[in-house]
Amino acid sequence: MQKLNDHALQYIAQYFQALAEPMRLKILHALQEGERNVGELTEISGCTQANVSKHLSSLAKSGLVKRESRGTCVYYSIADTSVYTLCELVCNQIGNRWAAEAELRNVFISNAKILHAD
Amino acid sequence: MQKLNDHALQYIAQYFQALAEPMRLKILHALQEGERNVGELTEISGCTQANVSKHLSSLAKSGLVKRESRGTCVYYSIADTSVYTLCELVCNQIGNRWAAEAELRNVFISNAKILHAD
DNA sequence: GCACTATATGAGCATATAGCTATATAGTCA
DNA sequence: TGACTATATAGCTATATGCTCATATAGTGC
Repeated sequence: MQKLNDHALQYIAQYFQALAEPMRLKILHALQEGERNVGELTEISGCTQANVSKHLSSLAKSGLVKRESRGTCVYYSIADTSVYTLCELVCNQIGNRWAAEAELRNVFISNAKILHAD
Repeated sequence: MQKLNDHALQYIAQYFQALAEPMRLKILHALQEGERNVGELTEISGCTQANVSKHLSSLAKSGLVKRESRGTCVYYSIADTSVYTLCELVCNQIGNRWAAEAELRNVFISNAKILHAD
């Protein structure tokens, strides 16, 4: 592993920033099933068309999605499938953390019972 | 793959948000070689101690680092090694994108030469 | 050209947060 | 206890950005 300099770190941070919005994740999630146009994504996401369009621009700028206009519609599709690997890793990590917390919770609960039994 | 609901997406986004700052990435990068105390991280990162402390708090809150006070020092270490896998994936992705752009650049440059030769 | 639909963009507002300085808290040692 | 060091936090400013509304742009069919 090479030492990462400040410039490189900026690019990496920018990439993560693109994934740091629930609405953008929702869009990417929807695109996992295949390409969608802006109207479809607007309906799926449940927010305004303007907003979806902006998020799509930023995702495209980050190289995560591809843009293809066909007729009067614009279809977006995933350009970088590693996004899903990233999400999977994060989901696992969050799941593990919650499992650990659940165990801890059980310790408290069983202790509460013991105290109550006294 | 299950359908991710809005609540789940929020958690995932929050996780990525923790990685979306160059300074936090720098800290995590430094911790890859082993635990460090706040003073050491302050020196390595080159920013103020207050700032490092805040970033460490947020990383701990996100479950990415562990905190252990020993005497008057507080040592931080990585709690979630999958962070490095994430960064590796992102680095590859950025590298690929740049490689593609470099190819495209070559197309322009070689065309410019041809035009100049005419 | 004109009406219509689909998408993108600009202005403005509200919020989040990174950074700084100053200060508070906590531990150690005399 | 008091001085000293290490870390955390509070208050503040500046900036970034997500959201909405209104509008601009672009393509299609009459």
